[in-house]
Amino acid sequence: MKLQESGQMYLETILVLSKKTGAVRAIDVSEYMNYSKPSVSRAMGLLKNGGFINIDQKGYITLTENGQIYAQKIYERHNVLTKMLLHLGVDSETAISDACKIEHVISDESFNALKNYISKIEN
Amino acid sequence: MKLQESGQMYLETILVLSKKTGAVRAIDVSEYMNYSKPSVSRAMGLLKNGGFINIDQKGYITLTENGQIYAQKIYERHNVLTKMLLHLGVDSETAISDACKIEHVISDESFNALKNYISKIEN
DNA sequence: CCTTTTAGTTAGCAAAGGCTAACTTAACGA
DNA sequence: TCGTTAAGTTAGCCTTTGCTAACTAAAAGG
Repeated sequence: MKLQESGQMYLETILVLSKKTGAVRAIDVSEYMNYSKPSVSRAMGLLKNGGFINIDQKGYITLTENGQIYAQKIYERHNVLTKMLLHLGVDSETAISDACKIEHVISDESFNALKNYISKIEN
Repeated sequence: MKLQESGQMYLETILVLSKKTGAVRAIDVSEYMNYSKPSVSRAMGLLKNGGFINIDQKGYITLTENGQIYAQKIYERHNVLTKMLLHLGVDSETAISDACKIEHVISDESFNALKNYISKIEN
């Protein structure tokens, strides 16, 4: 199942928040992304339906294995793209915000080429 | 006036087609982009309304000064991004298609950093 | 001159993904 | 215990941007 850009962002956010605080609820996602509760509620429904997340009876959200893989992939892109832009001299805030947009549209092939380039530089 | 990604793509296409054949009609845009005539018709209406293009009584489309500037900007991004990806070893088809997506989301700042990098390499 | 093709427009549908208003439900505190 | 707050959901609106169906109008050709 293929996610749109928005679904990818939600997954990535869930991953980031789990890393940071452990437990994640819809309201946390809502505050982090600055989206309304109903927007998040619907999105969570779709992600759950697609098998990307589980939500327990207390409302705590966890990534399924599949969701984990997907989120990690976007998160890695985010990090590599940010590094790349920083390396080119872009300021931190812009680098992060641009990485956040490019991460959703770049192909695997281009991403791997970039990652390769960055890892060479780092050695 | 700010254009969405789709508006940017239409403008860029008009620029490319003018370079190639001189005269551009809605139907040419339609065939080039593989969009239906009504989609293009509406888009042209919006671009005309926004002051980006003119359409004469014969249906020929030209960029206004403003439209020209905008289209050139996207087109330059397209070229620089494509070069960058090719430089990283990405195959031509993928480089072009990725450039086409990134060109709409990257900031001026990041783009300039990239352009800088590329121009250094070319010397 | 009449028919057919070509170009463009109008009307209206669909999906995605934001939003507000308003409701439910559970928990917390005086 | 009762009222307030916090979290989530339901319903439904709006915009963007693709689409098809069906129309109009102009040009082209036998």
